[in-house]
Amino acid sequence: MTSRAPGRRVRKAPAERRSEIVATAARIGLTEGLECVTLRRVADELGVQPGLVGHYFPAADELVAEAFTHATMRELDGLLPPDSDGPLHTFRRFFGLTSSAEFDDVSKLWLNARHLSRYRPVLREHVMKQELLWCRRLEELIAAGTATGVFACADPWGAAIRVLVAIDGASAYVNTSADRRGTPAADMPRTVAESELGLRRGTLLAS
Amino acid sequence: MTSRAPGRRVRKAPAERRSEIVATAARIGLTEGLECVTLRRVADELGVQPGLVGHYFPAADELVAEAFTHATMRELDGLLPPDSDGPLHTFRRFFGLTSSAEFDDVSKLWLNARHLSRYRPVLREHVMKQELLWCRRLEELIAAGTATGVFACADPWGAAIRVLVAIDGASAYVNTSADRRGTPAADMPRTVAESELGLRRGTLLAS
DNA sequence: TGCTTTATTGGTCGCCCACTCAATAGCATT
DNA sequence: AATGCTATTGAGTGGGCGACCAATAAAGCA
Repeated sequence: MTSRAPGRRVRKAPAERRSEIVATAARIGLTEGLECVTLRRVADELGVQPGLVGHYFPAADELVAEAFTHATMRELDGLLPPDSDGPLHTFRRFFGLTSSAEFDDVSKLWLNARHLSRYRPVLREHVMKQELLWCRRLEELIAAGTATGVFACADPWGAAIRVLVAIDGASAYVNTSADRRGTPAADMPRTVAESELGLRRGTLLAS
Repeated sequence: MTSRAPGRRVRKAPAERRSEIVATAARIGLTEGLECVTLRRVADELGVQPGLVGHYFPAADELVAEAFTHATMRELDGLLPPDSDGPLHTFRRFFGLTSSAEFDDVSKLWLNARHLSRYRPVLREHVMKQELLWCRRLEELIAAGTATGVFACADPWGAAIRVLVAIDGASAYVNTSADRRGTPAADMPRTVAESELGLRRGTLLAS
């Protein structure tokens, strides 16, 4: 990919280089898994020496953690854009996206990160932050819809949690039984949401 | 732990040694994680040379996969014993166990295995088999309860899937937010089950 | 009792990893 | 055009891993 003549140096501003490294690490983590985010692998991708990546991230754990955060923040913004046209439409779009095959990499990333958190404290902190962030964004959406009377929900926070639990549960099978996309498990997140928001069955199906 | 004088050999029947290895690997996988199931680690635990474990498992992947299967089969038998005193009682016991801290290691193991399945085809096959097995056992229980009129469920298979999805979703947080055991997420598996089986709220609470 | 079988040892090899650090060269400043 | 700062190189260390294999000794059999 990004290759240069050996020995050739490209000197960049630290901030730029750093974000370049994080972005690359995030892409690797999302598509190939967080265990592939190594100093060497990222350096290869960028066409630099491993030592350089090590210079910006003296502890590799930090790089993995930032890669995860970078990737999930991007995804969240794509899934629940802050400026949206109405809670109902946003929700439909949300479930359309999360139930499609394009979301598989994101499911894999969360599964990956949640397991890896067992061994990597730094990553664990980042994962917990993102869990909270995703939940809050969902809660806000539910609260907004409830305020305008589109949804009927007495406990937006609890509803957000339960919807996310359903999504996490359904996506737990992404590495083993991803082909069963038509199974009862695939519909569960949406039906849970419809029930939590006081909507008729099928209301949140993509339009 | 299990230590012998260096050089001392204990010769066992192949079948015995093999199952000894699998049992040890399963224990390590359950308590420390499947990535700790290495030829060296298992050999140390048994007080033998790594080469011996390699002799019984020429491919390490096979050992990891068998360790997982061994551990989950044990757990399933403890959770849903074949000879039980009534579907209702069995279900109460099931949720009592799965929502306790003792179940955390099992949650971690499933999370671990599902993620690792991304890279290890042999493990993936074993995980898929166990997913099917757990679901079938749950389905049988639901079907039995429906037959005797204790439960009201039109689709035992779908109900089993949805209950397991709820459990998997709730236990996804085991490595990051395990302390939130009182959260809405913790109750979800049970309430989903009560709803699926046509039971009143709280019916499945441990007695 | 001696012989054969084979379970087990004990080492080697190559691979990939994070981490360290002195030397080097790109860039901005003067 | 010379200088100073520092981003970057390049090589090395040590550790863990799976895989491989000839030599060895324990156990069953003649």
